[in-house]
Amino acid sequence: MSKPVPAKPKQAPAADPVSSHLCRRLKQLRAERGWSLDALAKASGVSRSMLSQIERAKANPTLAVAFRIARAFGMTLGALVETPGATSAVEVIRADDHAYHYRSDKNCRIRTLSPLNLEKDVEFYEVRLVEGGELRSSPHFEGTREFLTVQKGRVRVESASDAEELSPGDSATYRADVPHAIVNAGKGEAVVFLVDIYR
Amino acid sequence: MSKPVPAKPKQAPAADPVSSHLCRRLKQLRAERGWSLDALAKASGVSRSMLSQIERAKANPTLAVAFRIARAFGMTLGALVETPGATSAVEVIRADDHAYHYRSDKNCRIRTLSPLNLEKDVEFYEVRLVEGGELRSSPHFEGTREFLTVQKGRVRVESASDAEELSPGDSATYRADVPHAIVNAGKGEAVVFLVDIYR
DNA sequence: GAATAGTGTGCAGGATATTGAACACACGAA
DNA sequence: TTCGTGTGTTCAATATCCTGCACACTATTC
Repeated sequence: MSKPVPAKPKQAPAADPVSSHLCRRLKQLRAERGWSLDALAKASGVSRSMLSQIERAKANPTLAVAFRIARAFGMTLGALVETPGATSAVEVIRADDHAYHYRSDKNCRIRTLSPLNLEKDVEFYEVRLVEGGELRSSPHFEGTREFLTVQKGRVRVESASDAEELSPGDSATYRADVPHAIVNAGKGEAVVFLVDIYR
Repeated sequence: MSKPVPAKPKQAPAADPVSSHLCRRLKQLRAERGWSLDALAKASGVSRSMLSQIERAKANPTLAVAFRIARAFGMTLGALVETPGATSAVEVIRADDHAYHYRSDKNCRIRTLSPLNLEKDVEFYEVRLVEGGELRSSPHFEGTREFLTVQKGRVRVESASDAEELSPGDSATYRADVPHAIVNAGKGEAVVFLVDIYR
């Protein structure tokens, strides 16, 4: 009947902090991979129009849609919507990671397997941990991922709040832009191979 | 060309894996704190009705709504929607996982050590060559580089017209966008770890 | 120039997310 | 009993998400 509720101020479509953040993130990710809206649409199952609107903060995507987009980028929903670097705007550069070919203490011996003066976006290490030894790392650059395979011994890998136990032959991949650690959880020396990828 | 497309499948309200998961999570969190729907509604700014529907997987919440709910619980969106165990931040490939045996013949056994569905710009392999075995590769994409370290045995690496002999512990980096090969040049089995970087 | 393919955007429309109010039920206190 | 209060659910109405199509624009090729 009558419309007693005219005071709806013709609300501007969407201006949530979530959406306005997602918009920049989406643009960035898509630009990084050189994907077109159409390519992302096909990869995610979300229509071009929707993606365009999301990138312009004109729409407030559904959880299902956001999830599909995250999947298309090969990441979790949290990784898509949350700002990993915003909280720690301080850039931590571990000078000794780059300057030393060898880094040895009682617990841990690291050997560089890739030339340090080469590309900055990949590093290859061999890490030897004595019994009870561990290697704890501050967060690397945003987007850094670490690939690991266990050669010998039992190792526990920790990234953020997650932890996994690995035996010889097991491999793991995890984010390295958060505090992470590699711990010798078995008896005797442990040997792992490590690959760091910067983006 | 024309596509009739009348078959709109009258999609059932909501049965996404995301929503069905969120429903249990929400119920659990709310029960843990002893909150009523009304309390959560006041704390989050989302209506009771909506919360009820979400808990019964009858609706597909918007990102903004999901975000407000997460805030009410004092957690991030990722922590709300992701299963701590299932969507773990560490991806593990077990030593006995045969799905990741990239290729096996009499001469050469290759095992993938990085998740296949991840970014395509880095791959991590373990290669085992029997005595006299070799792995010859056609040129990869331009700009691809290969990092290698010898774990066991003696190996000859060939890239373009260059060749180098490596012993255990030796490492090498070379272009992989030209014909290249890894040859077991010693006695017994040879084991190397390989990293391919696309640009 | 015309044709083709690619980019991102602007619609109309059906589907649905979201809300406030009405509803049914259980519990305890008058 | 009859309130009063709290629980969670259901309903009508609105806002908006989401899609398919058409549009404008830019290159590139014929």
